Amino acid sequence: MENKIDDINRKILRRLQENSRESFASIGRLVGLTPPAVAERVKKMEDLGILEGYKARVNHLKMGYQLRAIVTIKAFMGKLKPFLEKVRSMQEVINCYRITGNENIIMEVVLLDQLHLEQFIDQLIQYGETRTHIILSDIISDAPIMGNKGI
Amino acid sequence: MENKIDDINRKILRRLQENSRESFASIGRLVGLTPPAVAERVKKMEDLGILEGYKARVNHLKMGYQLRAIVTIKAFMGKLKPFLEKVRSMQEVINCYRITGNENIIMEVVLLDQLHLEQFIDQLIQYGETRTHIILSDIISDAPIMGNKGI
DNA sequence: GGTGAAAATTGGGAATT
DNA sequence: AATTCCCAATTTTCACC
Repeated sequence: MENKIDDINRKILRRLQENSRESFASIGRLVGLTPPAVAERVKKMEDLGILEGYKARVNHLKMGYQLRAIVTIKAFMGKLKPFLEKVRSMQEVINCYRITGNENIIMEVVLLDQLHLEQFIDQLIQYGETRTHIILSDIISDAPIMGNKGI
Repeated sequence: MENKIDDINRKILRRLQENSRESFASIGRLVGLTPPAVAERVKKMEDLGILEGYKARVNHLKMGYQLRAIVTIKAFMGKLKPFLEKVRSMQEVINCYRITGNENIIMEVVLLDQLHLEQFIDQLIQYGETRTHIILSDIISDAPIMGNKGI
């Protein structure tokens, strides 16, 4: 019941991770399948939860966000739960994880400018001790997750 | 020459960030435009670099990766450049940023198991001092970047 | 795998600025 | 004149059986 991921599905997943708007027909040509056959495989991988969604990447600078930052929080006693509720309403937060270690939370945020960053951090001090790292550049962005072999 | 992002484009960007496979026809119905008009706006936003790409999200667990981690590196003198070259070939690394602060690099990695994590970290010790946080859960994943108003 | 429905694309033309 | 949109026709893709 384990591996529905054969070489063909790996190629399909690779293509969709690189360009999720590629048509099933185009993918089919590459893997030697008809469009309906590709569609069926994709549907099955969606149902199995292997494929979780399809997202457009938007440039933060072009949207007016001049800064990105990584912010960690070491939550005060009893303040983690309230933070987890609050953070869902914060539009600046693009990604947020619970993590192990000295800090409890790490998140990636987009900010209009330095003043916005300051205001954002001020919102957080009630929940815990924060640490901020400005993102200088991207080295790797959303690299595709491959199966055990990098086909 | 600045803002090509009116309310209609904001809605288009929102929809594509939520589901990048949504058809132009479907989006058009929502914003009151014909499919070619939507296609034209999307094409223009691609050309302007506002839309950077379309990616499928894949579940790491279903792909056999039992662990995710955040790893930071405080690079040794002269070891940052070699690391930046090396990291591009590391399939475990999904995201990697240059950052300000005590650490130079932060990255998100997927790992098959604990042994794999150990081997991965061992590869890094030659480049700098590492710190590892296991990801326990997702609070927010790839939230859409909105324009200045959250339309 | 094959067939009808839906969507994408292309070209041309009209309206707004 | 430039931009943006619509319309219509062709091609491609999708979805059901």
